[in-house]
Amino acid sequence: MNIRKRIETAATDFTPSERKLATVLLSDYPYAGLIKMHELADRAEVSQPSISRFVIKIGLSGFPELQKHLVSELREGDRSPVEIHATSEQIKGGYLNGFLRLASEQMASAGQAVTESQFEQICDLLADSKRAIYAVGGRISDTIAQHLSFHLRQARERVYHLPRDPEVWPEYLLRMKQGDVFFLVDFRRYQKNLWQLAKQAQTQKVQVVLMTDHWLSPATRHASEVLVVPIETGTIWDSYAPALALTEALVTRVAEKTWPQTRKRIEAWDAMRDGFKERAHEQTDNG
Amino acid sequence: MNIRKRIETAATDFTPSERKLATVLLSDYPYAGLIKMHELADRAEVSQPSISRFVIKIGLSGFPELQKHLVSELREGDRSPVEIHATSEQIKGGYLNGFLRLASEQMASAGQAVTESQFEQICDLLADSKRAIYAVGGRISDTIAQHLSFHLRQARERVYHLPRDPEVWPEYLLRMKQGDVFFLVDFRRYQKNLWQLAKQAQTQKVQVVLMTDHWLSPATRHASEVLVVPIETGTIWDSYAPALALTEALVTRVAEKTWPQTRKRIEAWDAMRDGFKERAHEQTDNG
DNA sequence: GATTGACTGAATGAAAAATTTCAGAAACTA
DNA sequence: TAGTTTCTGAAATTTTTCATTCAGTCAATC
Repeated sequence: MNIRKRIETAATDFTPSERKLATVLLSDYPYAGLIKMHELADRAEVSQPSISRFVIKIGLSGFPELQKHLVSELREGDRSPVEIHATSEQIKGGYLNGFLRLASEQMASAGQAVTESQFEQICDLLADSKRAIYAVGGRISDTIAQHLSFHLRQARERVYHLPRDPEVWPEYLLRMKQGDVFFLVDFRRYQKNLWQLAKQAQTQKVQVVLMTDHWLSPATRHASEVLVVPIETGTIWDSYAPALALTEALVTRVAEKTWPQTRKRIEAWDAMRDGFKERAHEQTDNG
Repeated sequence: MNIRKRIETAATDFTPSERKLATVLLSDYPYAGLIKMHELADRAEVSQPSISRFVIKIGLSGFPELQKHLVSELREGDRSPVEIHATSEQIKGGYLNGFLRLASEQMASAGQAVTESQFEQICDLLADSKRAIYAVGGRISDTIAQHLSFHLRQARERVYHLPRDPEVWPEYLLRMKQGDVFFLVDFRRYQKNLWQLAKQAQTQKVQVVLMTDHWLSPATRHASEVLVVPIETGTIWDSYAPALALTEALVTRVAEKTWPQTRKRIEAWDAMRDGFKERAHEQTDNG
């Protein structure tokens, strides 16, 4: 039995400091365990005795034995953690790993419904500094749109995120000019007000980019580009992880395309934020 | 300079026993060097003093330092394949598919640092209707926390999402009672104000559940449960997709655990929303 | 065949690492 | 609230690991 499994098995009756240890060990497995005991103690913020007790609890004779095991796992497992994960052992591993495996497979297929050229085209739209970008999403999917706005804003100017409240939407509509981009995220249990928004934008000759699921939001008919992502998991709720990944692919590509400007912009941005921070008594805001 | 190179460089003036040592070390590099000195002495059929002399000859201060170097080489060597992988993968199959594939693999391994029992324990906490839930995240990662709040709110009462503005946080802190749950998401470029929040919550005997990356947010020390997820992609920006997937796993599990109540709650919720919708002229809000 | 110089490892000493003890602190229970 | 149990880390102890000394061996040279 490998160390990870031993920890997993014993985890049910860990004390708080043992849980801290497990967290640290697993967070950088197996390297976190290959340091001196006192260093590990510092890192996990527990005492050395707690480590000793921990290793005995997971069925080893002592700390040196733990390291021995970890090294031999390393040597044998020249395979990557992913492969290990994919092979037999983990397949019938609890709820969490089952869920993640499903989500992961689904995500791998998220690129199926989007062609590379379409992807590139959308990136070009988003990277084009002559166009303003407006973004919004549905009740839950707005988090995806927010993610887009956030990162895009680091790469370029004139990125506007529409607030939740539809009352103020007209204000934004009035500002949209021909050639601007309206990025809309709408997954099932589609919102009528969103497609009305798309419709209006389209009549103003705004480029509407829609991210939706394979049942297709009604806004589809008002979109010039449609990104279809799989969201069904077979569980109670859908998974937006593939949608988020696609969004990240977009913003990362845009940032890479425009790297010189993006870099400068981020630096300037950070400098200003640091300025605010000082004035506001160390109220930082990252993450 | 790595160890192998050091050995090669110094090789010209090795004594016979040093050559033996070099042979053994390089024949099973770097693992051969990760055993106790006396074992290595046996394996190479030299004495321990010869090892000491050897280590100094290649420019290190002592045997422990040799091992330290070897471990850090291992760890770095393990990291870079991901990036190499990324670039080589991108070449064939295009940018989008390369990105998604990477994100997908990373996601599959997202469960590696979280034990199933820990996962269950956190689900139990979140499902416990006696405890109120407070959630918040960092500048960008708050979208993850929002996702949690949104879904959790469908399954249970008393889910509160802290607003972005720290000005009003004290209001929430005052409301937190012993046994309540504070769910915090904090990824790198950690925010000081978040861990201060965690600290205060902990002193009020609130259960602090922290989701962070493997560098561990400073809030770790104030958390009773820490969920570590991989976020590094080797690109300009990190990917939060694994974090989102883990979050979805949590909320899905909670909904399943409490399905009868959740079902009723969603139905009642929908009914009320429909009511609003009619009054507000078809202004629906799903997604 | 004696002498020198370079190399080696047994033994020893020093340092560091790991474990155990124990008492105080915290969390539970009645 | 008192009593009990569980958990934790400071300090002491033990064990292990590593470095050094130094005498012996061997090969080369005179």
